[in-house]
Amino acid sequence: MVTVYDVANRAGVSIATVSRALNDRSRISAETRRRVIEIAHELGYEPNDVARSLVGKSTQTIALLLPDITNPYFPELVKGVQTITDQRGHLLLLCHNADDEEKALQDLVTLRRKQVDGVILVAGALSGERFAEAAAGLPVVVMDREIALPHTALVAVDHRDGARKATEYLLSLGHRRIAHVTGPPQLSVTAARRAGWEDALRAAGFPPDERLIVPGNFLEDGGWTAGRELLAREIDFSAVFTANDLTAIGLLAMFTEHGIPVPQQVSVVGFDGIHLAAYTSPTLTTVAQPIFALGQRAADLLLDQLEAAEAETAEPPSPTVHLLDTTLVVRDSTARPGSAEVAHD
Amino acid sequence: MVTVYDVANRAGVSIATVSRALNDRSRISAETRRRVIEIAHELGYEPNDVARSLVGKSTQTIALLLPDITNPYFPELVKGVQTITDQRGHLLLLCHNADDEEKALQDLVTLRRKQVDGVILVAGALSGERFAEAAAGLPVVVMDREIALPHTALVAVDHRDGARKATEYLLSLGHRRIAHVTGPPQLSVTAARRAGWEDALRAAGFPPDERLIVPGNFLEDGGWTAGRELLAREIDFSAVFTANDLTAIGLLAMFTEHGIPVPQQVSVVGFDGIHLAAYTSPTLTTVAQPIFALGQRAADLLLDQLEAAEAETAEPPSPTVHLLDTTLVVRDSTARPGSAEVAHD
DNA sequence: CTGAAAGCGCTTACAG
DNA sequence: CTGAAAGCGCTTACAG
Repeated sequence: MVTVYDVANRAGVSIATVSRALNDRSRISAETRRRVIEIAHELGYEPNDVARSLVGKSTQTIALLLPDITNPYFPELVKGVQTITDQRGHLLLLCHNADDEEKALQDLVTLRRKQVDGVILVAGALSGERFAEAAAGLPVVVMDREIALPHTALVAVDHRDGARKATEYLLSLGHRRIAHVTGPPQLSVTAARRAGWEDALRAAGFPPDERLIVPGNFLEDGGWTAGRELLAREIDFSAVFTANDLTAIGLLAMFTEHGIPVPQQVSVVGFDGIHLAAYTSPTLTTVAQPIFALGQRAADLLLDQLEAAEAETAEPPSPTVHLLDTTLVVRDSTARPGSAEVAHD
Repeated sequence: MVTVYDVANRAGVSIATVSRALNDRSRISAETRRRVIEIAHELGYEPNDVARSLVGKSTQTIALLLPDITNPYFPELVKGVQTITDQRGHLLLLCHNADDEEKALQDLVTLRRKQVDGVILVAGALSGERFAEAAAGLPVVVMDREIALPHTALVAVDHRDGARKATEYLLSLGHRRIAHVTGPPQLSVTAARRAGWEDALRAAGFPPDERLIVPGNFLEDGGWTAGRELLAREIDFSAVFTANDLTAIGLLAMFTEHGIPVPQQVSVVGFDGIHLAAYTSPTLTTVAQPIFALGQRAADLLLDQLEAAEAETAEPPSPTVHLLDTTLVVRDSTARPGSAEVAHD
């Protein structure tokens, strides 16, 4: 490995000069810089960033903690984050925690030891107190958590409002018996989306019926099972609002397999707006989150925060809440109840 | 920030002793260790891993370079990799390159400066020579590339063989006019999968018809467009083998929209075996790769290689090729040609 | 078992 | 504009 010493020796200058020539920092003669750079190149010199980090205090690395990259929502989010980190010269560490609080907490201490500059935390199931302790001293941007923690920016979508819009749309179509397949019980977004469904129902004068609520798990198999459960209960329903798109996809598969035509017999609305929702059969009506933009925003906020800290502005930027808008995307999985025509044959 | 000096002062020992107590390295008295550990805990001491890396030569970090996390194949792969890195105490950096060779090359130099211990490279479109130069001195495991580079392990699936199996299955069902939607032209797997399709056709005595080949892009929209193109050509075909599952999903959506029943009028087979393939309508017959296991294997190989290097065994482990098996998963998107019965209504 | 010293590869005041 | 020195926070021979 060739170091600044090698370059300095060969160039007949001090290592300080080499450092200056390479980093464009302080004043240095054009000629010296040129020679140093040339020699560095000749020697195949490559700076050692860990040494640089040790003195410079920054690793130019941030981490993204999320529950499960396998849900198509997250890759899109990761991509949003990554476009920004690439653009602003940072590297991205990825950590999975499968909604396991212990694992997330443990990752946080590992990351701090690694001296990451900051963390984006998709805080599905984390409890506030323990998290606040584990993240102490680490710049953090939280995603999808209802309540922002002290000194922590939050970026999210208004899940409750989105769920309300979905349900209102079904109501506007004439549906009265609207079932809901929930997400995993421990997640805050599960509660928010369910609350939005209830809001719309109540506002329309139809108090939510407990029997229309079926548990899901944000995965296809949960949607499948929920559909079976719904049929087994032998209750009346003409529409289903599922807590996310993957659940809707499982539900659609189950309905197809049981010969229940969507949307003729039952309408289905999802949540998230993953790319795949445009390619199901029928295509899926859903509450679309600006997933990519959420990722970008979170990364930008974190990096802004780091720059502000470095610039030592008077005060650290006050924690802010960034709520992006959802959009109801209407496709072919929804129709007026009891519509007789069959679409695809 | 509290350092070893603070702990040493408070404990009345040298920093060397603190280091020993905390790292369980050489001999140290049980009592001293206990006290040091206790004090470190009291003080809230957390080791600085970048300092440790600077002397220790290892960052306990590896990187995964891939084209596009948004294709569901990759999250599954990432998860496989991550289970191993978690288990073996490494952190994972993620880098996207959108099959852009320049970006990948640039990431490689950034990563080397960062002193990552090694790299897993999904080498879709990278050319051998430039890559070999950029990766010089960096332990690498390559995925999905046909030819292994010197001193580089390769883990992959036999794409050509998998494609052959898919096509042979369609032939065994009685199909004769089997179309193929390809992947992006620059990828080696695109060529391999197409070659497997041709192999099977030739072996069965049906020389591949150029008009049955339609370009795709590994995404849903490419499958959709390819389907339209296929219909526009007004040629005879009773089955389609698509280069990957996402393409098949797009094709399925297109067929559904145009009232073409699958598998009654045309059978469809995908490639990859992503989770979603079990939830399409109809469910998708596909050549399943052991995606999770591929990720695990790649990570294990890389980490084994690093350990071997550290243990300074006589020779570096010779580059090896690890081919995992594909499985043809038969679902509802395939049937004998011209089968009259309609499945779901 | 323990400490003093050197060193990992850099950057950054401090002088000149 | 340039160099000598200190220091970032640790680990690891080398002595004792």
